[in-house]
Amino acid sequence: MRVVIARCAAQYSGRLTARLDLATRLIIVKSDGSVLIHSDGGSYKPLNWMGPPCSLREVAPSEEAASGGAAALWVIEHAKTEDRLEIEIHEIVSDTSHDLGSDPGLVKDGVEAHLQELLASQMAVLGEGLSLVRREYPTAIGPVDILARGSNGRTVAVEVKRRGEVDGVEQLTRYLELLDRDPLLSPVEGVFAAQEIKPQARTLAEDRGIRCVLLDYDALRGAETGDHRLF
Amino acid sequence: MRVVIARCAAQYSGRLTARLDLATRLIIVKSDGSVLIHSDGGSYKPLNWMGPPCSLREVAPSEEAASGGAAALWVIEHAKTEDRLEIEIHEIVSDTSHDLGSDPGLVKDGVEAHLQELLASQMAVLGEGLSLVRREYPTAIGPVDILARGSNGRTVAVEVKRRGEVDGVEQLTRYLELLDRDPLLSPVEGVFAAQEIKPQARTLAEDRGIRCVLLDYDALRGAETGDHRLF
DNA sequence: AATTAGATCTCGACT
DNA sequence: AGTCGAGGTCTAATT
Repeated sequence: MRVVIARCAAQYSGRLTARLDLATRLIIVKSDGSVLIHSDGGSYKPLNWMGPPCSLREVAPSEEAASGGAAALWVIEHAKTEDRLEIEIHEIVSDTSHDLGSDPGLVKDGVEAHLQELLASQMAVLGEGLSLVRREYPTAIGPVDILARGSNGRTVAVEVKRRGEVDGVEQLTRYLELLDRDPLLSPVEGVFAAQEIKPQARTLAEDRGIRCVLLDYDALRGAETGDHRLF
Repeated sequence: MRVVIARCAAQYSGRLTARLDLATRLIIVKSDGSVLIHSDGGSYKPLNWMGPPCSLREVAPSEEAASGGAAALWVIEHAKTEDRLEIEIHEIVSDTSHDLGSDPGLVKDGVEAHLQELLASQMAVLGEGLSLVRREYPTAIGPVDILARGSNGRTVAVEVKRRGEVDGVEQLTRYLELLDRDPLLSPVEGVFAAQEIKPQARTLAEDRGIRCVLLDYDALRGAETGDHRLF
């Protein structure tokens, strides 16, 4: 990885054309050739970039650019598309390279799939007397996250989301309409379970007779591992 | 902006929990306090990060961490949410700071809106004898980019895209179906105009009797400004 | 402030 | 390899 601090200007053309006027910025050249241009602010998105696979070559700047103060021109071209990034280097403040080796990568926890797993083994959270029929219950329009049966014999379809928004309610509604046509399942109740439920989504769900369940991920995980300590 | 190369491990908790095992990485601390952890690969998204507003404080590592080789612990907390990022610094390879000053930011050009403007004043590009009815012609399912009338009296609906793909053709098709039901407009012809049209999209469009027009942005802009020089 | 739609989206899973 | 859905989405425009 090459890390450069430089006064530079840049031009991108590809899916759009964009321009960066002269300023001091951080330029990162990764070992796969990809390039990131960062300013000292904003969020994690670079001002401009080129993703792999791509190649970087340094060429002499045009006479016009040189008379404007450019010392070098970096041309980065994507290997498969027409994307092209040109960086006019005016002054290099710092230029270092480091061998980082390979990275073990990010290990995630707490995704929707995990919520689903936890819920499947703690069905009581979704309602008293519920028993699991199966997870990812297949239907013609896609799998229902959790299908359960209540003590009253009724079928219960559960949609699990990290953040519950209206489109999740719409999705569950479509499943309910479909499942309710199956005489072996009908009548089917709906449960919308999420760590966070937007007011609009809650209103829509309740208006359609769908019960909302707010999930506490830490509590679910704590119950799972039997680990109730606070930390 | 502080640029650090360090052997580190990290842990994030917030909307999810995630872990980075020990490896050498690039850590960027921006002047607004935000932090990015990059590996030497992938694209512009960091392995882990914290966006502003947030604060970084360096504390002594726990005894356990220290015995594992940690030299320092950076705790980054978001000012408004519960997001929290902890970086265990094991070995600092490089640590430099630079004052980048403010950045003029990215200037975009060639957006769909601009193409639409240019086309609206150069309707001949879309077909002979066309005259503009209006841009962003409203319908129940969304605005049609350009509505025009041909010399033969027929209505023409134009969908403008930078890159023409199948979903753009589908979108135009829906507009055409809707507009064609209006006796004041029917029959309605479709034109799919884009700087680049994918083969799949072209095939689908032509199969539906939709004419495809490949746009030359530079030519459109040149004609607009009356500036025809090559450069 | 809150909501919506677009993104040079990225990223992973699945077909 | 393409397609689909989710994202710690982010970002800007609009209400």
